[in-house]
Amino acid sequence: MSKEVGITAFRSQCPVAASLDLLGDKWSLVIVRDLMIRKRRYKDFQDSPEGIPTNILANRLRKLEEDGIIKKHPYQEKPVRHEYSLTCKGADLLPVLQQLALWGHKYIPESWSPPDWFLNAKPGELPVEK
Amino acid sequence: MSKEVGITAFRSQCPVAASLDLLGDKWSLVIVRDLMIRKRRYKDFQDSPEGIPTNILANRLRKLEEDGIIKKHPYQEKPVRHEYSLTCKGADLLPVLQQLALWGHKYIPESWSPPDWFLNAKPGELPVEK
DNA sequence: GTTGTCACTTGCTAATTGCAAGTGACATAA
DNA sequence: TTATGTCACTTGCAATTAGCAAGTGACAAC
Repeated sequence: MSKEVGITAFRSQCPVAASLDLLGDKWSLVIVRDLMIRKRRYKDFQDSPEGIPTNILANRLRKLEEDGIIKKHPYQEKPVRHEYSLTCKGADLLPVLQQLALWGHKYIPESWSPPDWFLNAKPGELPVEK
Repeated sequence: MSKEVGITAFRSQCPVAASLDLLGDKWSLVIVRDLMIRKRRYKDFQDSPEGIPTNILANRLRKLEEDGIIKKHPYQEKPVRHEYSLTCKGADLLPVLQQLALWGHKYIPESWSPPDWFLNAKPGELPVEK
């Protein structure tokens, strides 16, 4: 059985639609958010309150890496384990998430207000794998 | 058979995750984009280059209306036909789409550059149903 | 009367999601 | 030494969702 995720065929050349071809699902941007709040390991993502199913998590990490949005690198041998980090491309999603967070906080009554450090952060200040 | 879309159970109180509970799929924000570029009718949405399937379009219009992001109002009787427009809540998604468009244009090579009027627009300037 | 348009709905299949359980490599405890 | 636990997954399978194609009802135009 194959683990391939395949190349994305974009529905159009509209930058909004094309971005959604990469990120338009319920989980990908939640993982990106976790990376922005300094989570790095598989278990950290699993422990987030949204409760991502483990097979979906593995699949999304693979896709995000294929699309160059995140990067994984080993933090130990025996057994080899990886942590994940944002690439520049991934860190540049910060303004998108900031705006989404503002909108959610404004219109979804029970949602938390985004922390100031998050709203004031800039992509360049996020930890990024060079 | 029921046409109900059901109320959304939010996965968490994180404003990012909660926003994605409403908008985290491949089509909803494409419809919102179309409304921002002044499309109003069912056929207009169908004619967009992404080629949304008609049953998905009907379903998303229903959901977006239920969630208070768009509104429909009749433009003729016999037969009654509606056009759709953004609510304030929907128009306030403009910054999200602007940032998504910028990101897409920066990182998806074949994607168009977003028009200046779109990047410079403000939610209050969009046509909104009061 | 025939054809066309518009805004959908219905039926059906294919793909995706998500739950639960299993796996392999190791660390730690009894 | 066996036993239990953790971590990062994979696998199997059922349920949900997506998407294609065709159909429908109300009309307008020819």
